[in-house]
Amino acid sequence: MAITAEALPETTATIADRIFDKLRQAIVEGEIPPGSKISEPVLAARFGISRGPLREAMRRLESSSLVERKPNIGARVITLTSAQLLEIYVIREALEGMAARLAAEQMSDAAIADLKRLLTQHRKDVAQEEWQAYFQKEGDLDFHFRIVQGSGNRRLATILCNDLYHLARMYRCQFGMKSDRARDALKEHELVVDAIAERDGELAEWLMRRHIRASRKATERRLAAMRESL
Amino acid sequence: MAITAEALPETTATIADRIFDKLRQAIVEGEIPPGSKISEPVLAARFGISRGPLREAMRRLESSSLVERKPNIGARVITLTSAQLLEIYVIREALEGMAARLAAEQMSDAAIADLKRLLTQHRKDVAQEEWQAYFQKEGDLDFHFRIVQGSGNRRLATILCNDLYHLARMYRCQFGMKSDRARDALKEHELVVDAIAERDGELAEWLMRRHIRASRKATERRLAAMRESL
DNA sequence: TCTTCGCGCATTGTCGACAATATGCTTGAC
DNA sequence: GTCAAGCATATTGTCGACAATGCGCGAAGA
Repeated sequence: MAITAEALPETTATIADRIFDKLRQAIVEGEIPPGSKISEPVLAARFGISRGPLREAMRRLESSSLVERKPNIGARVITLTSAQLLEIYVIREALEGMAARLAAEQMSDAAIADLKRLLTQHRKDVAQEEWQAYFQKEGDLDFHFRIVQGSGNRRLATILCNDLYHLARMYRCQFGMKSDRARDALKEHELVVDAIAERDGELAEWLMRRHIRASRKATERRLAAMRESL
Repeated sequence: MAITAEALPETTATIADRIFDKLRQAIVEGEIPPGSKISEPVLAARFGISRGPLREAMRRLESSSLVERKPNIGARVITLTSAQLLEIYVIREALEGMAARLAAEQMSDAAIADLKRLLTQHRKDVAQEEWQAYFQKEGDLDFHFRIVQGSGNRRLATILCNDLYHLARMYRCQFGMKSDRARDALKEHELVVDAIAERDGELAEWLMRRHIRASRKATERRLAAMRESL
């Protein structure tokens, strides 16, 4: 499933838009490694296009903060520092907390039932010890994605899905996400959904914020361990 | 004062970047009215540049959601609907609430003292019945700007300052902001700063969220009144 | 008179080439 | 041997021109 706010058609009209999607995917999945310099001529040749559309795509990648550009020097793929990663968690805590509150107030009963079905599937995956696939297949992001969509706030969804989720996914691809938090995370997801089903917005926000805070702290510990073993 | 995350030098290196700033300002201040179609040839001629840099600037404006683009058709300046405006308030409530919490935890004593001085100036302005200049001169946004900077979260600052504040300012320029909420807003600002000075992050977040929620409700009332008188 | 088809025009999308700036390598001097 | 200056090269920034798509006007038919 493509994680974007507006479901974009498979083949967008302009080359620049297609290249933007391809480049974003390549960067997020690590095919173009972080910190590597992006040469316009070689990329244009590699995709068989001219530099014009490529530059337009680069400007959009710059706005998404996936590449850093310095005038007259060039563009490099960003390297997520530990501090920046934690910054993203803080922002997600604020935004997704609000999203959970709104979802509790505005989500349709059908959508909530659908969300419960998703969690049931996740529960089965975890029970069958297949939870390595849980995080790998973006099951976690899928849950958060639905909550954000359920908030009904399109701009909120755009900020999270067009920028922050891609950055989070980039981090996951960078360090092979072998979290042992799947069981805890699933439990926390269930609590959030219960609160949404109860239409308790305040509780839903509180639970979602605690959930993301817990994820952040787990990541913090993992980063500290990595620094330790270095 | 330019409201941007990174203080950009007066004359940026590339034409595309300069045009981006100029166009953003023109759009935000209403010089290019909302909904108007943007013709690449005429704009390029007006600025005396080629279409290449202009298109790159347009791509960035598109990412900032100041213009809407349809492939093979063209770009139009966005028209902020009432619903979209309220969506922005909700996002600001979440993000700036978090920013206030972080500011209470991380802002330096010197910065807090500076912030208090700013409020003293605002208090004098309001007392002298010059508060029409308060909102007009972006005094309100200036306060919020400093809190966000004080959070120490650069990405949070980028989201708010590069996108949301410009949209808020665009709305203010669109409908000539004649709010009678200046006194209440100032009082709420003081409470937030007090909480930050006390290093009470939780209270600072709560007060900031209540402040932005009050602003949103005032805007809601104003929008309803406008619809009524139509 | 209203609708519809088709043509022409304007605008957008794309491309290749030129100019300007930064990088690195070589060469010379100390 | 090391540092600095200058040049060569490659890359970025910008431009003008061509191709493709969408829009509007006019003409023809019902």
